[in-house]
Amino acid sequence: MSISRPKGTNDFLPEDTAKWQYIENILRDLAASYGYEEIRTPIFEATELFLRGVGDTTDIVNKEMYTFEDKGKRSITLRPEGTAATARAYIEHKMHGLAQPVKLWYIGPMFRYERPQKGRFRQFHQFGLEAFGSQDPALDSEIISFAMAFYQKLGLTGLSVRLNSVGCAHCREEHKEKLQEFLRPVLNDLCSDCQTRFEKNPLRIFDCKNEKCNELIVKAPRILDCLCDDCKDHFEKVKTLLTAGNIPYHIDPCLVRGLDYYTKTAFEILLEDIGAQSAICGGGRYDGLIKDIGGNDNFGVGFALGLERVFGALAAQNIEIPTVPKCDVFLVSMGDKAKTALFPIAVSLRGMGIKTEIDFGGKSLKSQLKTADRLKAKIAIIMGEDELLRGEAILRDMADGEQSPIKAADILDEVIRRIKQ
RNA sequence: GUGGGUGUGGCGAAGCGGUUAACGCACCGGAUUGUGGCUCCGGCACUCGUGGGUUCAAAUCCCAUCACUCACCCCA
Repeated sequence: MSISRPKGTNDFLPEDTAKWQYIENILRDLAASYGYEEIRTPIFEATELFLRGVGDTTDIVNKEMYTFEDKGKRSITLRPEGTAATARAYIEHKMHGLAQPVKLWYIGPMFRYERPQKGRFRQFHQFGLEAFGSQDPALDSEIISFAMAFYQKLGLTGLSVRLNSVGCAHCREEHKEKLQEFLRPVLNDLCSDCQTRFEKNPLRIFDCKNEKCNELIVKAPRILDCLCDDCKDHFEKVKTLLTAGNIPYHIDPCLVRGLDYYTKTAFEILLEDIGAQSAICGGGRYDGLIKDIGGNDNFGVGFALGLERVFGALAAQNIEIPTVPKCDVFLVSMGDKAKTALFPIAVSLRGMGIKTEIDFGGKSLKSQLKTADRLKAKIAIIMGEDELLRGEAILRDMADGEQSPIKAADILDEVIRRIKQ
């Protein structure tokens, strides 16, 4: 029996990793232009961090964490998301002492034990932005702007920003009570899912797919109507900046996020064509998080995007990622002596960044040229016994098949001249 | 955790009870004793996810199991 990879994980082969690097480079460059710097935190953390950070009522914590005990009897969890760990590092390294806001980005694998489906995996990859230490709504808008700029750079279309404010702890508590009060008389008419949501997270009832629940909830009190003056003002400013920045959005009073730490701004960007998992990124403000995990009373806002879903979106919209040729020059050798003569040339060319390939296995001339063709080599240098004796080689232009003799001593210069031009 | 779909060579895919398991792509070799991309010829599955069962006979029917996949829940 052969062993295969764990369920919900992927091997990324060379044709894939080239594309990942392309996307990662765009993200790095864009993050730099927005003034964010990279942070790298461990892939596993103390379980406690996520219990307190993500929230012990969330699905992530309740049924999706990879948790185990290490040899020192510590409870360890493979990170299911990136915000809690970034906030932990902010506290641990006393970054509140730096000029605020502190703007960070991260990229890497996250782990959630779920049934895999389209756009959802047990090991998946997120890129995220986090800005700590400021309550300025401009940061909320900046983060949404970043996400849209990234997707536009890739050429994706048909994205929609869904925006909401879930208020602060006070607004939320007030709303929850009003909502429960409103729904209590009809509780038995709700679907079984919504009956459990009623206690756990009544906001979620708003986006139940059951028709009856929809009818019952239409006239229910909305979170947006329960915002305090401070939250209301914050939300208005976020919207003003988005409009000023030409970033279209639409308010979705039903938008709720599945992680407990969100306050005020909550947003998602959706793209319908990638399947049921249509949220291509999500984020918002989390002003209570730093304190929840042991820091000072502080502010934060951020978002995370799923790289696998980016690829899904590109595939759905038939957007090709540009590829770079794998080989510039192929050194064709016939016989060990020619190979030995060509080998140092390969070393030199490669040292100068010219992609150079040589024969392995003593294949026929025909077969070597075939390989050169497949690799899309621009030129081939051919050397056999005859050329070797004359101190020459043949330079073949692979595009038009034109050949000319070249002195062995001139090969390096000539190849460099042709490739660099 | 619940439900649906699928499982034939490296990939795509026919066959759906009866002699040696189509075909396409890819790959390897030859036509051209030292020259690619086109063409032609040849090669490439003791075997149909795995284990049982039914039958004179199973890739084809039944059961189990595993894997993949899509959807619910939830999220990136």
